Amino acid sequence: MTDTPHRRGADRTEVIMRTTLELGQEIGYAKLSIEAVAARAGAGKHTIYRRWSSKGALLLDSLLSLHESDLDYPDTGDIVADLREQIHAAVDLIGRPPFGPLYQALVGEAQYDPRVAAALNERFIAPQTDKTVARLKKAQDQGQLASGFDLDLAMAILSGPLYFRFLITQEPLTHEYVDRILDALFVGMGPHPQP
Amino acid sequence: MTDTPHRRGADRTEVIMRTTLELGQEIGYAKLSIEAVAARAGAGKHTIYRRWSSKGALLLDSLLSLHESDLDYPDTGDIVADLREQIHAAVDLIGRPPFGPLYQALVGEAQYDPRVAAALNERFIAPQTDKTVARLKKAQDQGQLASGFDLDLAMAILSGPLYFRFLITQEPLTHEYVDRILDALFVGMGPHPQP
DNA sequence: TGTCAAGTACGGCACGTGCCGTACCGATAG
DNA sequence: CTATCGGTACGGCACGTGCCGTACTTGACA
Repeated sequence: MTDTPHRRGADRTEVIMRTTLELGQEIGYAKLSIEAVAARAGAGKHTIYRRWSSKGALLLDSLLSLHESDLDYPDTGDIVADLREQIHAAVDLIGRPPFGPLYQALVGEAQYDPRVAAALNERFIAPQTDKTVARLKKAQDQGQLASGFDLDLAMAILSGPLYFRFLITQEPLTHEYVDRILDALFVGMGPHPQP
Repeated sequence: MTDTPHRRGADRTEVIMRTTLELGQEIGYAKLSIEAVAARAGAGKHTIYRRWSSKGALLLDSLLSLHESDLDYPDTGDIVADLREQIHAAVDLIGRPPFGPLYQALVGEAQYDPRVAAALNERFIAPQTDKTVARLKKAQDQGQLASGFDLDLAMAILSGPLYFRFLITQEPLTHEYVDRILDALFVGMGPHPQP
């Protein structure tokens, strides 16, 4: 028969994640219910609960399945140019639909669900931090960055203003904003002509 | 009669807010319900719904009633020293119980409830930003800060790394961390001995 | 290589629970 | 007399968990 209603294995997982993103974009994360996802996906609630422990876990998986980590750093030799390019890409992904609003809600959920916070950190934040620190380390070795500088701190200083705008003032993340941040910061973090 | 069960006016408001903070600290914001607050406060649910439109609005009011804005800036003439002192105080308030965890949850709620986001911004974020910008402006006029510097951007650069640690990596906010941020930043933002 | 029984993942349904937000009540105070 | 209160009851929704019948998969046996 065509269109068999009962399948198994990984295809169900994929359908459910796709439906989660669809519904999430339509009605927003707050109103999104597992019940509704199951209904639209033509899936039993069990099938969802079997794989994901919470709405947050489901959304995190769904979002990660969407972009598959294209936020890698170029390495042209110029640290500021490379940071600029990577952060522009990150901002394009995170700052706009479909990823943006759902990612924002996920970070929100992470503020009162420690399991979501842990999963988000492990599967998205930490890998991004690692990439950034690795790229910064290289720049440091090449003398483009003050040698004693704590690179985890640098990560916080670079990302912080973006998250501040994204989560707190909730204004749009533009390339122009990114550029202003970078311009402001790299006067101070680079090697200075000081006695 | 002593301990009259039915009162009116503003005293109910106060009891409800106090109870909200109590219960919130005990069981966390996620599990906090208006029903439970009403029960413990000895209040009718209607009395709560009459004054607050959501759980977030209730918590925001409760938190603001607690500290009453003691995050003012000193003005010793040294901008870095003043910022350090103010941010230390802010971190002491925001980074620890009782304010800390509840404030964190409130920011989380603001990520999918625009009304909470607006209220939070209007009643806490914006006033703090205004104070910071005012203090920075003074420093700029006295030549302690690069003269062209966008002060709203400076606010984001100062606060961003703190919120990043608070919300994203969720590590504790210490004075030592604040100091490292300030030390790193004020090499770059101050006036430089450059040709 | 073909057959069939056991096992597994599934969709659908119903259940009990908890909290939502609203409506109504009787009591109390101004 | 009227506004406000505490208390209770209500319908509604989504939660998370059982149970059932079904389709697909596996593998032992011939």
